[in-house]
Amino acid sequence: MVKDGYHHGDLANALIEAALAVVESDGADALSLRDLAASLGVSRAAPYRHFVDRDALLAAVAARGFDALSEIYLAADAGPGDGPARVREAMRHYMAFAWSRSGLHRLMFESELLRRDPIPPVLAGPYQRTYEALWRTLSRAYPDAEEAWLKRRRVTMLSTVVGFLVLDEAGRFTPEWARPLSREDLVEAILDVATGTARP
Amino acid sequence: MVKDGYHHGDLANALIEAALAVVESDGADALSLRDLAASLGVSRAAPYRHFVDRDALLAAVAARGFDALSEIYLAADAGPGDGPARVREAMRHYMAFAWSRSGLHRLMFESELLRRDPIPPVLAGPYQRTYEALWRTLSRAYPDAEEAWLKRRRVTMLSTVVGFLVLDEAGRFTPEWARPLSREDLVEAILDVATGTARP
DNA sequence: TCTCCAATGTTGTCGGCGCTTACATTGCAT
DNA sequence: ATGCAATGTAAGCGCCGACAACATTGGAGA
Repeated sequence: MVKDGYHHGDLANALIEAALAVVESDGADALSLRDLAASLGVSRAAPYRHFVDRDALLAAVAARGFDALSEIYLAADAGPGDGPARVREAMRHYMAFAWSRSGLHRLMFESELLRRDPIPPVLAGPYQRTYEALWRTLSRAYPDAEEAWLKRRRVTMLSTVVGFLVLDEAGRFTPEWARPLSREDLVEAILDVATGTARP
Repeated sequence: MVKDGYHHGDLANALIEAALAVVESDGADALSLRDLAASLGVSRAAPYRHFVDRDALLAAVAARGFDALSEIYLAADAGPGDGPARVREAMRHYMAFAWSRSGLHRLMFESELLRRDPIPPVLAGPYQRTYEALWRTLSRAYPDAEEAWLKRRRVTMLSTVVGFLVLDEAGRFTPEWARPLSREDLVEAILDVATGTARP
């Protein structure tokens, strides 16, 4: 398969990667299939040969996001330290991921994609792998814990971190709002609460 | 001021309220100024006499949301029980608000409106009142606490609750994901963590 | 090697949208 | 009574997602 002037060669992947760049820099709302096609040098109808509609392309982009996140979790799981330290490290890396690719993170966590019934097939696998990786790290960190305790921890941990990221991305944590706490203070406080090591 | 067939009479308010209904039922993305104008029986250019653009109308809608939320916080502050119990009650009512008006909640917390610099003036007042009400409840509940401790608690508390709501609204907490925990178990676990009464 | 088909890309078109400009109507202050 | 500012209308621009009809190509099977 080679670009021959008429057929692009690998338009599907090129579309996903170009869309990924747009989503990361300007957010999913800013994605225009027409602009995308133009930037890749194809006609505006070409994308529809590979994605039934705009949302299908966004779902594929979100899938790449979950791929990246699952690798982050896997890397944290292989890192040094005892179990609880690795959980904390996983959350720290997750926050770094969300900050460095905030448009993508918003697409993954705030879009309607995951609310669909059924969940878009391209998303199901990466999504499941992501949470299996996190679940493994968590359950190994607390091998003696009951399942209910672990599940509770998983929900509260993710809620705390995601909430912090959402509020932060929404511009909520200005310096004057937090003073006298620094940004690092906030991050550590969040990690303390998320991982259950909060000081009262 | 009366509807005379040509002039509407109170188009600005009518637009906000109609938009509020759309946002609550179908989300902010579904709002079309043209549809809105048609449903109110005015021309499609009429809304622009009252709101410079679509975002300005959404900002006004979000402002109504913060008005409603600040009243909820005020009511919780006047409720029975000791301070910490009132904080917990405030968070419980906040969650009920977000669930019953989820489209509005998403607009308030996930839109770009608050990230603007400067924050839209119509939003500034209601937003500030909302967090002043919550801050009062919180600081009265722990009168001996240092400011840094209270600020930390405010950030972690809101993060946990907002994160739970965002993930829930994104369809993340399916029964099989949470099993064996019930929905009420999740809510109580979130309130425990948010208010700092988590059991390990 | 030739042929035909499925995959892929193009052009043309439609309806909907946000927004702007130029014009019409009305109430109110002077 | 009048003139102006506020408010509403009509028409149109450019952009968008999406669809239909047509064009091009590589490769499988004769």
